[in-house]
Amino acid sequence: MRDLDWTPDELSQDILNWYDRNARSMPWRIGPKERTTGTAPDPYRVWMSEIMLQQTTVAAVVSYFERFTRRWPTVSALAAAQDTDVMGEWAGLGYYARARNLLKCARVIVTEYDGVFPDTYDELLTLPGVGPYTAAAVASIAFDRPETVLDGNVERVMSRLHDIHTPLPGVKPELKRLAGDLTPNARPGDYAQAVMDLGATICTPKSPACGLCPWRLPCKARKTGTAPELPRKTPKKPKPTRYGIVYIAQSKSGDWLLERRPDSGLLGGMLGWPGSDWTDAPNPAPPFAAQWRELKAEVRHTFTHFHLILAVQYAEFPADFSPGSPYEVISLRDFRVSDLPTVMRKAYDLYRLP
DNA sequence: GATTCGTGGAA
DNA sequence: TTTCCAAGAAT
Repeated sequence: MRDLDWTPDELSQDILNWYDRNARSMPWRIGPKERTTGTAPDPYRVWMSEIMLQQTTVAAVVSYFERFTRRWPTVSALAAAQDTDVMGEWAGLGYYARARNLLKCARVIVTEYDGVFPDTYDELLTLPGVGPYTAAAVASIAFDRPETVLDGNVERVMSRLHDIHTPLPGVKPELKRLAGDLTPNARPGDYAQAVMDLGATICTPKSPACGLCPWRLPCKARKTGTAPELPRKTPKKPKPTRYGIVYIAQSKSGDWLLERRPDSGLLGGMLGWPGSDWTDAPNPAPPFAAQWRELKAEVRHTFTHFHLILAVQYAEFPADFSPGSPYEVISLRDFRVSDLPTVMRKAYDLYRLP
């Protein structure tokens, strides 16, 4: 690197040595022994983990990854799954378009690729739910190709290593170029994971542990003392508050009345309670006429771009009441609260545990 | 390029 | 309590 007094080879070697001593164990990773013997991890598991890890912490992903791979051990098994089963298993992890694309992608792999994942960046990039980051991650980690991953960790590490003050997201192409200059031809997958591990454990957003960093000597932001304030980002808009009403109805025999949300948009494809729109002044929309009663407590929930306050109303519905789509009557035996997205589970908890 | 799309943990 | 933000992709 012209600005660093270290060669790319020296830098990548330093962090690979650090990784060999400090790699965290994760269910989708292979052990240190098979790593050095050239054994590659299962592309299906690498792909699954990378989809789940999009904007999601390792701690949140682990149990979901275990459940998914136990229930659907191969891409063929996943491709044959029911849509509603996959959505229910994803419930609580968020960003539900990922689950819809996960299933879509598995079916493309089976029908278009004979059940075998493609091994190039360009082919991976065409798959549903696979963008520039995930294509590079799968190509490097599962197929040993020298592609460059650029996620939030790499952005932070590169902006500090080179002391870049230009704000994101505009500076992304330059960070990608700088990251690419460091990507080695040998063990590119381990290198990618090493930089991300470094960002997650040492080069953290707040109070980075520079004293423990394998790049503490070359790092320019550490010299200047600007590391904790990098990377700079363009300011984000404040979140408005919206309001809504949900209707919880149960028959005498215990059947619940739920609603399957449309495939696109917020919580797309997920099961939930019937309800109003979520606006400044919501329009009441009870699923049937009854003496609806209201809980004293409200649901408070924050999505990516707005706060939500939900009033919870409840009533009994007749056993012979059988509404059509999008409503679904689910028996007490078949109902799993874990199939609901978190905001809907909060409403259930308020109703069920007063 | 700007928006939309979840959730939970940490400071 | 509020803000930040985490191994981003689709539109």
